[in-house]
Order: sequence, then C-alpha cells, then structure tokens
Amino acid sequence: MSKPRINTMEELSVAIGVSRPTLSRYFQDPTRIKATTVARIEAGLAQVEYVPNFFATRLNRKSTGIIGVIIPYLNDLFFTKLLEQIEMAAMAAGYTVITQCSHSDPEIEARAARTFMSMSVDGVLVAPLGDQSDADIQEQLSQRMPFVLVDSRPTTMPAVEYVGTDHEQSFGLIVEYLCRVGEPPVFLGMPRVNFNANQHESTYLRMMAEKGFEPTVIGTEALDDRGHFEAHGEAILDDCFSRGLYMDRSILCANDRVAIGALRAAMRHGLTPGRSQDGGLRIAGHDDYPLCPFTTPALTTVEQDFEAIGKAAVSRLVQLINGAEINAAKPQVQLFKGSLRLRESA
Amino acid sequence: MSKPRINTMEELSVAIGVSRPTLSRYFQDPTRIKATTVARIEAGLAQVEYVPNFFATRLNRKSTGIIGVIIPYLNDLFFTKLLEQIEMAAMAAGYTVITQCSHSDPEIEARAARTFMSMSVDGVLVAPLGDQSDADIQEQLSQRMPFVLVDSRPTTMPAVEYVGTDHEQSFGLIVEYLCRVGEPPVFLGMPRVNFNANQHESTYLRMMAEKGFEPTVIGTEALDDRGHFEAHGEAILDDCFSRGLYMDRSILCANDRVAIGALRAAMRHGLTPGRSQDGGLRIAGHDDYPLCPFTTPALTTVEQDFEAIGKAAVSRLVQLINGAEINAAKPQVQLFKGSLRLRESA
DNA sequence: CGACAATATTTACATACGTAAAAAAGGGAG
DNA sequence: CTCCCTTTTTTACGTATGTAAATATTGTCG
Repeated sequence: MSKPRINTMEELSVAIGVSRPTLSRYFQDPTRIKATTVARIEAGLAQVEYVPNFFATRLNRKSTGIIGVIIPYLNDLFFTKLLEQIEMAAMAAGYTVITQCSHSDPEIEARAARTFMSMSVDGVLVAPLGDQSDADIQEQLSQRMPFVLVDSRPTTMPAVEYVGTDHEQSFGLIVEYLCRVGEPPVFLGMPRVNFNANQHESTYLRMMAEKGFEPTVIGTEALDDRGHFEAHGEAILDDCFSRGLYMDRSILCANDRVAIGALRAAMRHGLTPGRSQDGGLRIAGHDDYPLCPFTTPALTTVEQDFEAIGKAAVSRLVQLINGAEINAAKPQVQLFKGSLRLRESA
Repeated sequence: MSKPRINTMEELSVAIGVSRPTLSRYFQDPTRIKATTVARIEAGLAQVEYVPNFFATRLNRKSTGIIGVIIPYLNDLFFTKLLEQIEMAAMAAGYTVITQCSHSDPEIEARAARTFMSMSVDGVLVAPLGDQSDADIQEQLSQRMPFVLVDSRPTTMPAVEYVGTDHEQSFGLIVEYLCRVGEPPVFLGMPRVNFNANQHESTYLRMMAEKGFEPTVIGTEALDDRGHFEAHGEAILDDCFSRGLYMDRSILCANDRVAIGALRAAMRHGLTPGRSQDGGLRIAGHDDYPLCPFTTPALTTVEQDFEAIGKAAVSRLVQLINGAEINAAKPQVQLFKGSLRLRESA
C-alpha cells in the first residue's frame, strides 16, 4: 500500500520516462512545460513517493526563496500575532519562512543571524531584543542582505528600514485621553531595556510637561528579576498600594502585560479600577494584547495594527529583494497609527 | 573597516593557507585538528567574513543535524511555552531546530511535513491540529523518519511514539477536587475537534458516573465560529447566565482559555466565582495557562509539566535518531502527571 | 641524525539538482 | 510528405561542501 520511495530526480526520470532537466523545470514552474508532458509527470508522481531535496535545490538557485524572521521571544501574544501575520503574508508572496527565536538571549539571536547568512536567505525581518542585541552582527546582516526591522528600533541602528507603530502618536492617545477625562496619570514603566517602553516613557514625560502636569514615573527599577511583565507590574503596584500610594490615581502602564499585573495588584487590594467612578483608580495599558477584552475589568488600551505592520514589513522586504533602491542616507520608515480601545478599566 | 567577504571554503583555504579538507573538518569538529592549526585557522577567520554554506554542508552529511517541529498555532501561550522548552532542549543537544506553524490549516501543516521530508530532517516533533490533520501525510512522515507526537494524539494514529500529559489523571484531579469540596461541576467544553478537550470531557463523564452524580455538558456546539477559546467560553456562559442557569454551580472548563472567557461572563453578570463561598459559583480550568495567576479572581487549574514534556520529547526523539529500537506494536508513550493549582476561583 | 607517529595536503569522487547548448523528436500546416 | 517550429532529450558542467585514500609534512624521541 505504501508507494515506492524515490530519492533523486535521476531515479525519478527513469521511473516515469521523462528526462531530468524536464523534471527540474517542472518542479520549478510547470507552466513552462507542455500540458501533455505535465500530465505524464503528474501521473507518474502519483505512483511514487518523491520530494525534491530542499538543500540541493537551494544550493544553486540564484534565489533561495527563503525569508528569515528573528523574534526576541515567543511567550508573548504580541509577537505571536505579529509572526502569524508575517508568515501568512510571506507565504502568500511565495516565500518559505524560517523563524528563529532569540529566547531573550543575544547569543542565540546572533546564532540565528549567522544561520540566515549561511542559508543565503533572500532577506530577513528582525524584531530585536532590547538594548542587548549584538549590534555588530545586526549590522553585518543588514549589510549583507535585504533587512527590515520590525516592532522596535535599537538606538544603536537608527538608519535602517523599519516598520512599526508610531509610538509617539499611539501612546500619546492614551496619555491625552487620561489627562482629558480625569486625573493625570502616573507612568508605570519597566527597567529601561525595552525600546518601546522607553519611548512610551519619554512620550509620557513630554506630554505631561506640555500640559503642565507633574509627571510621576514608577517601576523603572525591577523588584524581582524574573523579568515577566505581569509579575513586574503586580509587584511594583502592590508595593505602592501597600504604602497607600496612588490608590485613587490613574495608572498608565508601559504595556498591557504590565497592566494585567497592575489589575491583579488592584484586585488584591480590593480596588476596582474603572472609568465610571470620579477620581477613583484607573488603569490603562498599550498594545491591545489579545486578552484585554477578557480581563476584569476589561482593559482600556491602545490597539497596534499588527496586521498592517506584518504585511507592510513583508511587502517592503519583498520590494528590497526585488531590487528596490535603498536610500542609505534616508531609509524607508513606515509608522502605523494606534487607535484607542476604551473599555472598562479607565 | 568591514572585513573582506569570502564565499567558499576553497577561497578561504587559499586565503589563510590551510587545505580545504582540513577546514571542512575544522568546521565540523575543531577537536579533530591539532591545536596549532586550529589557532592558525581562527586567526585567519578573524580577518575575513565567512560562513560555511548551510545547504552545501547539509547536502551530503549523513545527518543534517536538524529537528523539525510542527505546532498547530502560535497564538496560545501553551504552545509557546512548550516550543520554548523544545527549542532549548534541542539546541542543548546540538541540533538546529526549524519550526513550522500550521496556523490551524491542514494544508499548511501538510506543507510543513513535506518541507521536512525534503530537508531530510533527522527527526520531527509534531503537535497535531485537531481531527483535521491530514492523516496520510502524518503517516508518511512517521514512516520516513524518527517521529514523536507531542501534546495531543489523534485517534487516527494511536500507535505512535508520544509524549504528553496524562489527561485522565490531570483532569481527574480537578473533577475530584470540585466534587469533594463542593457542588459537582458542570463541564463547559468545546466543539469536539480538540483531542485534549475531548479527553477532558470523557474523563469528566466517567468520573461523574463513578461518583453517582448527574453530568451536565455545555458548550460543545459553537455559538460563534470565531474559534477563539476565550470568546467561546464567554459566549456560552453568558448565554447560560442570561437564562438564569448554573449561576451558583461549579463550572469546570475544558481548558484555561475557555475558563478566562467564563470568568469574564461571570464578571459581566456581577458574579464573583470563588471557593470561599459555600454553594456559590466556582470556575476552574486546566493547563495552568501562564496568565492564570493574574486573572480576577486567580484561576484554579491543573498545571501541565511543560518543561518535562518538552525535554522528554526531545530526548526521546534524539534516542530514536541515534537508532533506538522502536517496537512498532507497542511504541513508547510517556505521560506526565498534572498537579492541582488551587487559587481563588474554585 | 634518523625513525616513527601524528597530522596535514593532494587528489579524486560524491551529494542532488540547476542550467546552458546542441541534438533529436514531435506536431501541425502547407 | 516535407518543412518549420516547439518541446524534449542528451550531454556536460556548475553549485559548496563531505569524505576517503594516498602522499607529504611536521614534530618528537632516542
């Protein structure tokens, strides 16, 4: 019942009586071959088990048809959603996607970069680690092949093709909203290794200054180094609440995962953040983490347009692969706007 | 400042004055080469930019050193955590991991399987889609190379090497607990496409029968087909609560993501599930989804030992790759026990 | 200084397929 | 039936590296 297995195109060509070069062309683009021959090949193929060798095919094509993707970690639905969009878009464009995860480790990230170089990948999409990314390797990679940065942009490589959210605009939305309808917010941040969180912090500071409010930043020192966003948010805020601080203020978190921890801290102290109460506790985040609609209370946040970012990143990379001009002095930067998601928590 | 780039080992050998076969051996295992030569090679390597070609190296090694991993979808922290363990373990064992995500689509899953065949991957780890997985391709793959199933086991391929949680035991824990300290639970399930959810349902039914309680199963028909677990749980329970049903019962959900939706429905109806109240609403799940400690109230659930599962799966696969005997009639099945995580919701 | 062992080099072939050029075969129109 | 065009086959070489066998080199010890 199991079909005879064939390992090489050579064998296949004798098995079904079609020459090897014809088979080679068939596997690359069947339309270049006469319909009757295609039918003969496919009839033969149905009788046996054969898959062209991936390595041999990629070894001497001019283009490998592979897009490499590097993401910093997996245990975050944000990257997961982004990756999903990227993979679907790349697949639709006819590319094979190979994803490597840095697992928060610069060494693993560098290894992934080397792997992609050794694969002569057509291009790479990189969502960098925070400020720990190995700048040299990133630089090498970007010199060597089409390279588009996604999600966040290290301060060490400003002049690079980039696709992401316009954090000034998007975080600005939530700062503005909180200031407008209630108490000016306290910023609950993170240790300063995450570029987006840093940008949120500076946006917060700038806007508070503009509006003439006194800024308050907490949480930029870690209380525990487990490094989980939620645990960090909970620990910081629990500590504050225990000291009676900020219990009726607006807490604006650097991102939703921190905010989820903040919600937990509020709950533990018997507080229910919400926008209905005047002057009471409010909690808000940023990103529109997929679980935000299901938290208690549902989290008010700013949505990032993952789909647009993923698609734009792939589409720009494909342009570069197809030889689009890169203005080295002024690389293309695509920033997408965020949009406010008003729910219950603020 | 940028080093001269070298593309082939041939060029490299003339550039640093060491023969190509020696270089080849160096890149595979530097210890097989005399220390002084290694030093000479590395000194030379520091002067240039060179990475051995991935495809050429894998083309004619007997072993490619690659482990393929297929997971059904990414937007679930469960798989993400499992994948993390698998990648780290495989890396530690000296393998390159290539992960392909099915994105809930049997066709994409089948394509991934074909990709791995064409790569002559050393072995594959597969977390299957539900009952939609293409059984033929899975079969082909398992015939062709070392193959270990992870997380869930299709009823269509019972006789396969498998590593996962002992769901009878683990789901039994929570059924038993709920029955023991309160009202026997209602089972909030899912459309029957997910093997683990199915097994949870049957475990529930069996244990309720054993204990002489009347079982109640809800949610096995989808109200909306967006297919998101949380939305499903919320929609089903919201519907029930709106009709005044089960408002003071124990709701045991097929998994934590459904339970998170259930918590949300409870909250919308002004109900606070918890174990402190006698006779009141309780909600519990299964998996110990990473966000469980941060829900309101914190979700009582059963922890799956991701780390053990990931490590065991890799370790078993490596055994098979190294030629371990496979008893076709009785493949090795490793089931790990779950453990109760009592928190606030039940 | 010579012999022996360890290591490196030379040479040659293999991997599975891409691809170009020339020759052969097929197919339709006149 | 023949000519011409299209398609396939034949032939041959290229891709970057693995690998084996024979030969050459190096280093060490007596």
